[in-house]
Amino acid sequence: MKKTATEQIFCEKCKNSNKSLIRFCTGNEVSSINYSKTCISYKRGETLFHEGSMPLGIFCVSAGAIKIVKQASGGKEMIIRIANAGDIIGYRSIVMQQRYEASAVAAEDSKVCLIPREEFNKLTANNSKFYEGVIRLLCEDIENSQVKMAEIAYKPVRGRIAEALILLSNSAEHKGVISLTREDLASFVGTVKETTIRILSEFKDEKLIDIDKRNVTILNMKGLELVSRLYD
Amino acid sequence: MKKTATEQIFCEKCKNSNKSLIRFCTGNEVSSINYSKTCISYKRGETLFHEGSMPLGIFCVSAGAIKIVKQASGGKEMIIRIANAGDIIGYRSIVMQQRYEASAVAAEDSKVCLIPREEFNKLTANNSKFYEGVIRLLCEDIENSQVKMAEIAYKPVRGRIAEALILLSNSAEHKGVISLTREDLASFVGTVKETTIRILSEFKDEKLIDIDKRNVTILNMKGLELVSRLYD
DNA sequence: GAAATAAGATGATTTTTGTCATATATTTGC
DNA sequence: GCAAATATATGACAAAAATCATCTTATTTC
Repeated sequence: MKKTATEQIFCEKCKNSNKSLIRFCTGNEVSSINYSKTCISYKRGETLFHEGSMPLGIFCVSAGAIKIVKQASGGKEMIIRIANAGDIIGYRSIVMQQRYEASAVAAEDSKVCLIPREEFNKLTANNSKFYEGVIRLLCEDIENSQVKMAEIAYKPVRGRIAEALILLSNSAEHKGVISLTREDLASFVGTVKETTIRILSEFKDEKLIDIDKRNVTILNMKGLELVSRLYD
Repeated sequence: MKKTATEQIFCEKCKNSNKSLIRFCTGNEVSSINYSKTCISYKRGETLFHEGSMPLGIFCVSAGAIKIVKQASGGKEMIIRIANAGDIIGYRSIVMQQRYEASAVAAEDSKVCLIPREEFNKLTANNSKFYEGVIRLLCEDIENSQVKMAEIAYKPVRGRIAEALILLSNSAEHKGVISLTREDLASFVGTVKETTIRILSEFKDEKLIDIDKRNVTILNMKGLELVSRLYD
């Protein structure tokens, strides 16, 4: 899928720069990134890259939500993580000089900047703070996926969905409004869409959340946290 | 639990050195490691370190098997990975300068070398090949735990146990003989011991494995691989 | 080597979750 | 704005896996 570039977003004007790796870059480095990067818009469902392909660079999410997806058993797919504004994607493959181990797909309409591999490598090679930041992200990924692994193994779906809603509402574009597909939410917590729909209905009946079309809003955060921790 | 040192094992004489990070070290560096490290024996069930404590250094497994364990919901525990001879443990916490996020417990009687934090930091700071090796390990950990996460979510227990047996037999001390507790095997694949025992009995009936006391030997590797992939 | 403890095995049962079918609502593309 | 495609919702049912109970067999420990 060939995508065309949209209007350029300048890193120094991007409101996510202070929380992304860009915060470690000097003015010159930011200029160089601006010069070399490409800004792309993706509609929901469009693919940034496929599992198994060679990485062209790293993607920095400017707006929207990108799901990182792995093919799993029985034709199902697992959403490893969801990247929001300020998050970067694909650094593991660049660091390891390997093919992507997962695919990236827009879970909402999104804007993303693609920083070429060489530019990224220059940064990690010359800017040790930046490099440390990358390594820190790798370590966080380990921790996150190990926690998630343990929870999928031993925490009931109900608790996992409660937890996912809390997590997603924090990083949501419009604070507190989760607009993931039920199927995506299911893949994110490691279950199927029917189960997810049922549990969301329960939560609605229990006045923990409100559902308006696709959008889920948390009404009772404390209550959801309780559900999430019920099984700990 | 205070442990006393056992006889020193010299890295250059350790048959695992060629596959561990030690292979990146110069002669001088190896000497320095030998000088600063402590070799410790652990009986099955003894703890190397606890989740939440500050790391003293990294552990290099010389013999045996160490399980990396995370506390999970419902009082259960999840075995994140099992480290065998040549594997190192605890590098993530050192790199991140953070408390351990998991505990390490001997799954068999084991011999382990503890390399002090400062020694390890010296190596990562001065030896870029070594540092790259550490980062490579971090990346492998990410990939492994993401694959495992997806499998726990969507692959049936039967397939996961088949897969675990294959994996464990490859890295086993005595090639092909798996001597994990049923409960540990359960924690490793994210299920409970009864289910594990039942499935192992099935595998025995199907002549895929042989069971002698605690020890499991694979009789039909192709058959097990088939079971493991049945659900893909 | 006997007693105590831990691990393994197995049946009966319940719970959780997934599957299949089908109806309704919502979004998208023309 | 309407038809087609997607997504949501829900019931009935099946399957997978967990729980609980009990018993046997190993393994430690004194």
